[in-house]
Amino acid sequence: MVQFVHPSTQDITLAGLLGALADPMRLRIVSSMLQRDGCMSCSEAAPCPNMAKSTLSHHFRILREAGIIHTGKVGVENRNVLRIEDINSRFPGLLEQILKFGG
Amino acid sequence: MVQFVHPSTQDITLAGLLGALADPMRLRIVSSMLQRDGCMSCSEAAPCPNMAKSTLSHHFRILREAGIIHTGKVGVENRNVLRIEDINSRFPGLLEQILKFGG
DNA sequence: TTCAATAGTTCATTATTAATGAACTATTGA
DNA sequence: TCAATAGTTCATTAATAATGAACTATTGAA
Repeated sequence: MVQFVHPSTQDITLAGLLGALADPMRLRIVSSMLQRDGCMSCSEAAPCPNMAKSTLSHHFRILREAGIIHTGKVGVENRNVLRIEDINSRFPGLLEQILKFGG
Repeated sequence: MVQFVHPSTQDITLAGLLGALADPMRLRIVSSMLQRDGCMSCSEAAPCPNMAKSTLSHHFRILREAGIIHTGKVGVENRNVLRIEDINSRFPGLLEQILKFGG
């Protein structure tokens, strides 16, 4: 059984958040999620064509462990949800401000 | 003769900026610079006690190559200046917003 | 109920990036 | 000219990233 690790809201750090977003592909993933309903399965990760699924999985893990997304298994696929409220409770407005410029 | 590499303003990337700031020590350095007059020599890097000077030099290089600081030699020491206007012309308000939460 | 398809993780390997002691370069002042 | 100061560069070791291959879990059909 796969168990996903998610930091609690107060364990989301600024350096961790910035580090997770310090990659063009991850910026695009998060930006796409925000433009959608805040959700995305790995296979829907349209910003990342031609990317090995192990690499994609790795990127989602980085985002997950930084506290940016929450991953839950729904049927055969993973449901990744942007933790927008948690992030905003730690760093109000920061994520939107960053994504205004990239993704 | 030591030559420092600085990206031009339009070559400052969002991912590069975030990556350079994705480290507690570098966040503190940049934050200290902003709270001062925007300048700092390596030896004045008070946020970083007990850090090997080669490591400190490395951190300043990361900041320099991301376009966050400009380094120039003045006498025996290096003068590091925050490129606040360049950064704000690329990403208005972003740096201040980030530093509001850390450093 | 078993078998193939789908979705994604984990592992192993290779490549890149980070941290630091040691050696080096450049400037200043005695 | 020599020592002190400031910082870089080099070499080594440690940590992190990218990806193919193998594995696990769920679904749907034969």
